[in-house]
Amino acid sequence: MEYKFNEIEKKWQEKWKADKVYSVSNESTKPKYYVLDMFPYPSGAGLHVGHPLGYIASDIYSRYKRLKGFNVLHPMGFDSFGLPAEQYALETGQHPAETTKKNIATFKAQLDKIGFCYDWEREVQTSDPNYYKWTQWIFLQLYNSYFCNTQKKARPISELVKKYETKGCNKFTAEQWNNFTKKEQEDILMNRRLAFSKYGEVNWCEALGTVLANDEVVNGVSERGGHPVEKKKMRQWYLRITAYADRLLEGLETVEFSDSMKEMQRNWIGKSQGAEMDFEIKGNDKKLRVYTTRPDTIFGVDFMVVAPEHELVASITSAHQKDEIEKYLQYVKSRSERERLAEAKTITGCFTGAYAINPFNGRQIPIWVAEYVLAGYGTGAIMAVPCGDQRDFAFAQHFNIPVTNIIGSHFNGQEANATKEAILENSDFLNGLLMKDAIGVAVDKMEEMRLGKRQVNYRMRDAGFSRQRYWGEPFPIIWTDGIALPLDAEELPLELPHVDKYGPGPNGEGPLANIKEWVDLTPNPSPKERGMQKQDSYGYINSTKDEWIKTLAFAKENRKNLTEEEDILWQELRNKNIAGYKFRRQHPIAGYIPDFVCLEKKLIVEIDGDYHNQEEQKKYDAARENWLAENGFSMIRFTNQDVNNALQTVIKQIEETLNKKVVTEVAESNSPLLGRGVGGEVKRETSTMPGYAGSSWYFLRYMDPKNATTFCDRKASDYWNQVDLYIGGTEHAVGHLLYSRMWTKVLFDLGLIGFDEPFRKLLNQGMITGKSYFFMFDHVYSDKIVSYRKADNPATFTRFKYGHQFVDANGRLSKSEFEKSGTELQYEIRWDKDEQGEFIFVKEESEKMSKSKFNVDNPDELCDKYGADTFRMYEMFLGPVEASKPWDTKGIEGVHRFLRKLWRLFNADPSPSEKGRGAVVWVDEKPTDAELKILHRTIKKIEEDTEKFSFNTAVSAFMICVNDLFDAKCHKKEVLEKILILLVPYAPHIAEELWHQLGNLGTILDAPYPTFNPALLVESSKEYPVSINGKVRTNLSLALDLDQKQVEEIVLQNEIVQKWLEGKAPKKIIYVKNKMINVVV
RNA sequence: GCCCAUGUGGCGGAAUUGGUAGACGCAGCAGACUCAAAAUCUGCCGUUCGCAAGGGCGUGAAGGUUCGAUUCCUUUCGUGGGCACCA
Repeated sequence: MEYKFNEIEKKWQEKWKADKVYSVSNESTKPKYYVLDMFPYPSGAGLHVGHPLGYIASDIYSRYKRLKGFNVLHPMGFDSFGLPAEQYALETGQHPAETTKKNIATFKAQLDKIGFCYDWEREVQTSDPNYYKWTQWIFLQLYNSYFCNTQKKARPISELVKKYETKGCNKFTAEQWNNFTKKEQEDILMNRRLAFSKYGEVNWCEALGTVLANDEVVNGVSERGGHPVEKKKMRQWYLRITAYADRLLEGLETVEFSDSMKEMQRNWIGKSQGAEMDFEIKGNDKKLRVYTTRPDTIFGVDFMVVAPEHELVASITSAHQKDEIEKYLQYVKSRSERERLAEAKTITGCFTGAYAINPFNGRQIPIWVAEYVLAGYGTGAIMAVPCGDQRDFAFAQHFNIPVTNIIGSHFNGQEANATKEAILENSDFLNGLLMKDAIGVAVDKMEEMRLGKRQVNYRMRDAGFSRQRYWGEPFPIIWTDGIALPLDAEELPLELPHVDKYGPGPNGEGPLANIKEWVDLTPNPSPKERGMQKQDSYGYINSTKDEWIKTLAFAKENRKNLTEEEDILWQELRNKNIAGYKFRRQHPIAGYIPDFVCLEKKLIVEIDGDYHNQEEQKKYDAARENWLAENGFSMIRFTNQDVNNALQTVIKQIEETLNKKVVTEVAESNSPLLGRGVGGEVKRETSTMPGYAGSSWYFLRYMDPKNATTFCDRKASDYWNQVDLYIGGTEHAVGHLLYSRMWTKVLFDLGLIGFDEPFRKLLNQGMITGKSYFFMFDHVYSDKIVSYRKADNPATFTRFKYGHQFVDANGRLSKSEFEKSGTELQYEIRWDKDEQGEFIFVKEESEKMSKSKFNVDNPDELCDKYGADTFRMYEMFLGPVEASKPWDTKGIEGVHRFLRKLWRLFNADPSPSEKGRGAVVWVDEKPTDAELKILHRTIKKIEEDTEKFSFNTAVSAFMICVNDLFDAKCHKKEVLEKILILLVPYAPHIAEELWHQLGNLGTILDAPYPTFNPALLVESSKEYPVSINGKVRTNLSLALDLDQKQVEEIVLQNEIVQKWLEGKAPKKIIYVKNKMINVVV
């Protein structure tokens, strides 16, 4: 029989699906194991070969753990909110929900083709309201919590309020607190909330009228259109991740992340011990506060630098320097933070004309403004010590500021020396001290003189949490009189309203700001305007909160199931279309849900279907009408026919009734929201949450994905606990990983989950880079393309789209291939010529795979051509999972040949006469010791390699094993069967197929993993390499139980050793048992 | 610029804790089978000197530690990733 991988893989994938073999239960007697992949953003380009690398690795490990008897959770989902879908919507007008849905379907089909063991029942999508309901809910937990500095953990903000009300704090008394206005109280609380709002800077592009992502800003101008971009202050939401800085550092000790990963996170958090110190400013009352980690260098300060945004800049600038400073500030406004820090070569700055005074020696120190100092870090001002800091030194040189040397010969006048080991000079009371010892002495003195104090600082800043975008989670927040009010949990999800236009809103707000009827919740007229008192009840006819919520849920459901006629009429009534009155559809009034209601005029409009003619219904309708009338509501009824045949008449009738009706008592608020407002304008928050919101907690939802009453049942999170193995790329090292660690800690603090680190072990998969190809012009302003030569100006290159399909491994592009590519060029190509025809060389470069770089390869084609099993093993065979590597399909043949060879251990090749039916060659015989040795060597190697994620060497071990079995002509079931089980994680389809060919009935996916028997591999002797002076000259086979002396004797008798000794006596003979022998002459 | 990773044949890579550098595979070369092709099998395959036996050199570069260094240390160069609104 032939190895027909397409049929086999399809057959087993269908069977496994039908049997629900990947379904995972939260109840099991087996030990649990949780393997998680970083879920993908479903891009329009589909899955490329880079994605599956980590997924295959996690799949192998999951299947391996399952064979080893674990209950394995290995889910998959989609991080489906994000900027690309929105940009695509802007370009094409397709709604992000539509494109996202389509992309996810493509991704899933592609993933399934590779044969992953996901339990799709547990799939999550961050853009699904059933999911983001809980993202919003967790946001509310963050909003309603503060970080208690004594307990070092999150506590409900209500506890803080209680404390303020009863005891006050060091800034105000309880009495003062109680007399604050609501707004004043809320502003104080906002400074403590874990999710809070304040003004922050964004990239503002006036021409596009929108806020841009850093990604969209290139060289200070917008990527689209090249318009100028500048900083603008806007109200933004933030997460107080800085409160968790210390715990995020401590937590690193408890998790298995690579050292480099921990290092990156530590650097990101950037904890530093230093001092804050105040300097008097000459001729000014204000003081300049600087932060420094090196107070020992206080006498080496030659100038001060303040950030351009520093609040003192305006007030200290001298009249003489005013114009200069203003020009400079204008320049800085156009610079991105990255540019400001990165371009160390171009030194910019401006003297303010002001001087600070060094309190220890009275020296006057010029104060400069320079972009390399950032407002957000420390105090936004530094004391510059040119002899000890390279950037300060370069600055001093550039502006001819004289440099004071406080470290004697350690400073050479050419470059700064940041040492702490020098003895201080020119430093007054610090003279003669070792710098690292002087740090403490200097701070003590500052504290003693009340000039400054010790201060711990973090480089990390609070995380910006709002985006002026559409395609993200709406904030469950409404604003009234500058106060943010959270929605009730019962009101979630706050669904993202449908929009038709994705452009920015006014004043840089997000697209949601354009939907007036969604944003504006101002009562019409407002309760305040009507002079109404706040009510304790919900709804506008007295009903309990429970009733209200229940009815609201019903109403919401109803809205999705409008009849055709209801929908026709709604299109006419919505958006204050009729006489300027606002209608609501399926809006609850106490227990009743009328079709349409105008609250302002207490008018209900009903469209009746035929069933309203039934007796029972008539009775009910009458009772309802009565009750509503008692509460001031009048009603007009129409039939479906009215709407279908005489819509205009219907509308006219409604309009007349509205205009005629006088309402004595106006209906109360339409939503429980308004009862909580203080009146006036009430608006929804219009920004949405960033991409990392949904991905900060998704690992919890997989544990209990369908739960409608809580984000994840505590029982489920207690059972699955931490993610045991998390696989993903290093590009998420600081962003996603820090955010999800913080969210986990908050949820833990609030007692909602039982662990405070989400990921026990992290494995970083490398990136698969694609090869991009470039044409080269013969010189910079040329339009003639020539063969690539090394060491030419990169400005002379242009990208050859989809080059990887047409260029050979040496970068050679033949004229015929070029014509095949169908590329149209406005350039002339000067072809070279040899015996094989006309050609040029193009430049080859490996880059991150991306649709825009035309270097993407797609896994489907490879699965079709070679099968999923081959594809899986090939991706693993490319190299270590952690390493980045260039993609090249050339080697896939080798892996495919290996699987076919494995197949031929069971089935002979068909001869032509057999028409595809080769003989079965496996036999049920007892294996020899030699054969068992091959098997057990393989068991040991595969198990070890799989455990340590060395999948590439495991694949090679399989190859060696199959080669050895062929050489040994071993076709024995007992051996082959065990090999198949070892192979299940790597190539599940072929393993299952051959398993059944051997006559087994159940699935191989749960077969018992073979146990390694070390007794079979015991050797009594070893072939030792013998080196003379470290160079191997010969090999000697020696028994393992020899001692040093016996070995020396044998070695010295050896002919070759004697030849190299040339009659001299050896100095020393090194014998490392089981390793090697070295003779030193 | 700063932080992290990384550099081994024509190519992907292997090498236990400092102990035979180049496993396994691709490509290439030579051969077997075949009318032929495919498939399969056998041999060669870092570089250099040599008919051979055998030797020199060789893990980005330069230095160091060691009986012995791809592995540890110092310096340096190249490449990839991240740098707070791509996800």
